[in-house]
Amino acid sequence: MNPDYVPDIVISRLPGYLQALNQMAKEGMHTVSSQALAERLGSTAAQIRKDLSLFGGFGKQGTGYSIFHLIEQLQLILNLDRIWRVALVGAGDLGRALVRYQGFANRGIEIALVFDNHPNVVGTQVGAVMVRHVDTMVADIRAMAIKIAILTVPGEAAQSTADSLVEAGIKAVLNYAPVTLKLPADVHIQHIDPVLQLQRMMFYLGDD
Amino acid sequence: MNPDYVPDIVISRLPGYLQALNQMAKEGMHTVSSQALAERLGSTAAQIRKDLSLFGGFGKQGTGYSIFHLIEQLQLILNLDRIWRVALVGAGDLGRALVRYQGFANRGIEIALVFDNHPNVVGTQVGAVMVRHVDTMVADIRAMAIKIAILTVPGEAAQSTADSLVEAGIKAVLNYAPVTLKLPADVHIQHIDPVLQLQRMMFYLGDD
DNA sequence: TAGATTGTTAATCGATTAACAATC
DNA sequence: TAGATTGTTAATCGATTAACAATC
Repeated sequence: MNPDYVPDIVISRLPGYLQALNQMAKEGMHTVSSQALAERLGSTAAQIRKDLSLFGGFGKQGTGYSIFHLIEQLQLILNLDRIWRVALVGAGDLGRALVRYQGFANRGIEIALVFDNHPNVVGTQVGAVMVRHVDTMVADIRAMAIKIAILTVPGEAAQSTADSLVEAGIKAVLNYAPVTLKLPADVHIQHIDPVLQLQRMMFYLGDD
Repeated sequence: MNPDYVPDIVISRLPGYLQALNQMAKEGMHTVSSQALAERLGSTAAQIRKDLSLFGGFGKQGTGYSIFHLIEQLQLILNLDRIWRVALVGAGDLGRALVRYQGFANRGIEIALVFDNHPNVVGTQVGAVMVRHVDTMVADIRAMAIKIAILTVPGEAAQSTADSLVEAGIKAVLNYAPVTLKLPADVHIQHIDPVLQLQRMMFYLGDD
């Protein structure tokens, strides 16, 4: 189904396309042109057509794209035709907020395991999940064959925790700790740091 | 101090440079070469030198960069030589976790105002801040001349809340809601959506 | 059929990388 | 001085945009 190679920058845009299409479906729309989708996304028609054409011809000249069909195709491309179980490490304020976040289950993500090392937290319930001790983390993740982890531990603990996650077979890490992780090349990393994103905007807020 | 034009992609890298340099300073280092900094960041020496050279010659041939001096310069470039007050809207789990997040105060960000519309939440204390009702949001933000907002409201409320924020004089929005905001061109937007970042990685986790 | 819109090719634009003279 | 490393120019690479024949 997928071509040999697709630039990562294209992949990075597909989830946004999918989100917009789902919204449009909810609004009762049935077809959409590249132009209309581009307007919704703040993108361009040419870019959307080019991105999608890498995976095949999903549209119809004169009409545009069937929203339902395109959603289906994008879900297949991104491997979203299943529920992905995720392990979360670090049940502090942020970690617990993420476990309770409604937007995951909606979109095929299940936080199946939660870990912490603090005795006051281990054994407590967060949402529907019981917090386990990190001592059993590698074994627990291996046992469930989980491939994706969310890392919400303090910066000092992030690298060593990430190393353990790799040992446990994790292949994708969503890192909320304010450090650059060094992991093997076959492990995917996405970094979320609100401070870095705020600082980027502060540049433009200028000297007034 | 700043050149006429700097590509946004360069600006987007500077906060990461700063973070790595701060870490190095903490480790007791005094100078660093573009090569060593690149290794820490998973970047390249050429890119770092090129990025920095847009703002001036901060290094010394044969020696590299003074970490202290470069930190100082980057802080000036990014306008981090002050405390930025931020308004946060939406005191749900995620919003409250962000208000309590230690990493903000550390790095010159003060969450000065918190808003919600739920009677159970308005009037309660989160960290050091009292939650106010959104009815007074525009006036309160105007009164304090706050320019940056963090948006942690449900998706359905995001666009209309963002419109109010613009009305209040906000010029930069960090959006945690799972929707693409449409705002005037002079308002900067950064979008944080863990689901989109996870989906991007799921593409690579492939069909096994 | 006429109008609209795709998929794709070619042209443009911008970013990254390589290379090296300058210089600490 | 010799070695190291910058700042910058030129070369390469890749991504975006424009244009249009194909076709619904």
